[in-house]
Amino acid sequence: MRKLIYLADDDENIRGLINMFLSNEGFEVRSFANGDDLLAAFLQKPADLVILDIMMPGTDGLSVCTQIRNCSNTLIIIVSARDNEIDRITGITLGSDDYMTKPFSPMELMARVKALFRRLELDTGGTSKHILTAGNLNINAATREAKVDGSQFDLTPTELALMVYLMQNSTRAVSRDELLKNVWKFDFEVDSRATDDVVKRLRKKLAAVRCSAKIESVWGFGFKLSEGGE
Amino acid sequence: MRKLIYLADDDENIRGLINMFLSNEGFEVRSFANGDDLLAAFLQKPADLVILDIMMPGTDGLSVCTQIRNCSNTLIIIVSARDNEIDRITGITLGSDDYMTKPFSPMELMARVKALFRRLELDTGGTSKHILTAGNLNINAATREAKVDGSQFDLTPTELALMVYLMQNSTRAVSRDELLKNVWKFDFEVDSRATDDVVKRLRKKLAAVRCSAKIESVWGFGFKLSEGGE
DNA sequence: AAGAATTGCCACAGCTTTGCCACAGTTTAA
DNA sequence: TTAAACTGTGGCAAAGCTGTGGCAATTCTT
Repeated sequence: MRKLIYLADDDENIRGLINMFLSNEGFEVRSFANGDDLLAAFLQKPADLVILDIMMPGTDGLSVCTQIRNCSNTLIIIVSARDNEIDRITGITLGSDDYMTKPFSPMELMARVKALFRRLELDTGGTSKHILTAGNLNINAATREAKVDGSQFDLTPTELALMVYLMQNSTRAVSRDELLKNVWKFDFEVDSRATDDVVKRLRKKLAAVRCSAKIESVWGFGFKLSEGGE
Repeated sequence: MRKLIYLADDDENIRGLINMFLSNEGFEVRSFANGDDLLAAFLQKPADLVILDIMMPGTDGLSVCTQIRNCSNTLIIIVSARDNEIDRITGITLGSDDYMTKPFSPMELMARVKALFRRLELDTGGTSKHILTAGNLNINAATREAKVDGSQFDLTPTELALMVYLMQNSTRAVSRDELLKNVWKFDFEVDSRATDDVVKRLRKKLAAVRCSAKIESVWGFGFKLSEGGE
C-alpha cells in the first residue's frame, strides 16, 4: 500500500518542492502550512511518516514532534533552518528519527525517507537475513553455525531449524502447530509432541553452553523465545 | 543487556574519542583500524550497531556496509570526511541507517545512536496491531501477553480467549451462549455455567493486579466489559 | 556393513486447568 | 411477602499439559 506522508512547513515553495519529489517517488503526500493543522489531521488519520519544520506560526515543530511521539511511533523527520549542535541534538533527543538542516538537498531527503522506511521494514520482519542474534547467542543460518559468546557449538538440523524459526519470530509466541507447519513442513503424520522433544534437547544444549536466550513454554499453546539478561 | 557497538576508523584519535563517548553512555565498544577487521569480527560475533568510516585502508566503508547489510539487519551509521551530496545519498542508499560528515559533534553522534536504538525498540517492542486495550489493561493477542500498567501477568488459554472476546466486543453485553459458541467452539456438552467459572477466575486475577477493567454481569443474560476509571 | 547420530514416540510423574457441585446470597416477579 | 430464578464462592476431581528418561526406527558416517 502507498505510504502516507504528512509535511508541515510555512514556506509554500518548500512545501511544493518536497511534495513534488515525494510524489514522484510514489508516496501519498499531504502538506500543511503549520503544525497545528498537521497534528489535527494526524489525530484524525495517522500518517506513516511526518516531516516537520521547527519554526512555524502556532505550535512549533518540536512540540508537535513530542505530541505525536507521545501517542504514536510513526516515523518523524525534523527539518530546520537553525543549524547549531544544540538544536540538532534536542531535535533528535525529543523523539524524531532524523534531523536535517536547511537548505537541504531534496534528493538527500528522499534517501533518508526511504532509509527510514527500510529500517521499519527490516525491524518488522518483512525480510529475513541469515545472521540472527538473541542475547549472547547468534546463529548464521547460511553457514549453519551457532555460537554463544563467539564459541561455536553443534545443533542438529531440526534443532537449528526450530531455533532459527523462533529467532525470526522472537516477538511472538509460536504455537506447536505453526512450528510443525513451518519447521517440519508437514503437520500430519507427526505428533505435535515432537516439538517438545526438540525443545527439550535444545534447552539442554543451550543451558550447557550458558546461553542467555531461553525457550519459554506458553501453557496450552507453544513456545516463545526470551533473550534473557535484559 | 548492554548494546555492542563496532567502530571502524583509521584515525586513532577519532577512534579513541568516539569510544570514550560511547563507553560513557554505557555501550560496549570495540574499535578497529580498518573495515576488514571489523567485518571479520562481525561475522564472528555480530554487533547491535556498526559505525563505519568510508575512507580506510583495505575495503572501504561503503563496501563493508553493503556486505553487512546483505546478511544482517543490524544498525549502521556511516561517517565520512567527504561532504558532498552524492556521497551522502549513496551512503544512505547503500543500506546504512544514518550518514554523518566529519568533523561531527560527538554529542550529536550519541543522540543519533540512541535515536536508532529507540527506533528499533519502537518497531520491535510489542506495539503490534494485535493489541487490545481496556482501561489500564493491555492484551497482545500475538504474544499472548497480558499487562496491567506495563507489568505482565499470566492468563490460561480459556481465560485469555474469553477476555479477548470480551474486549473485542466491549461495546455490548455478550450472552453466555454466545461465549460458549465463540470461545468454547462447542455449545453442547458444556454447561453454560462454565462461563461463570472462567469469569470468576478472571475477576480474581484482574483484581489481584489492580486492573481498572471489570467484567460486569448482566442479569439473566451474560457479561459485559467495563473499562473502569472512565 | 557396522556404528553413530538423529528423532519421533512412549510411559510416567507432577503440575495446571477447568467443569461441576453444593450452598449462600441476590434479584425478579407474582 | 414469598417463591422462583439467577449469580458468586469455595472446594473437588477429572482431564489436560509439560518435563523427563528411555527406547527403537531411521538416516547418516565410516
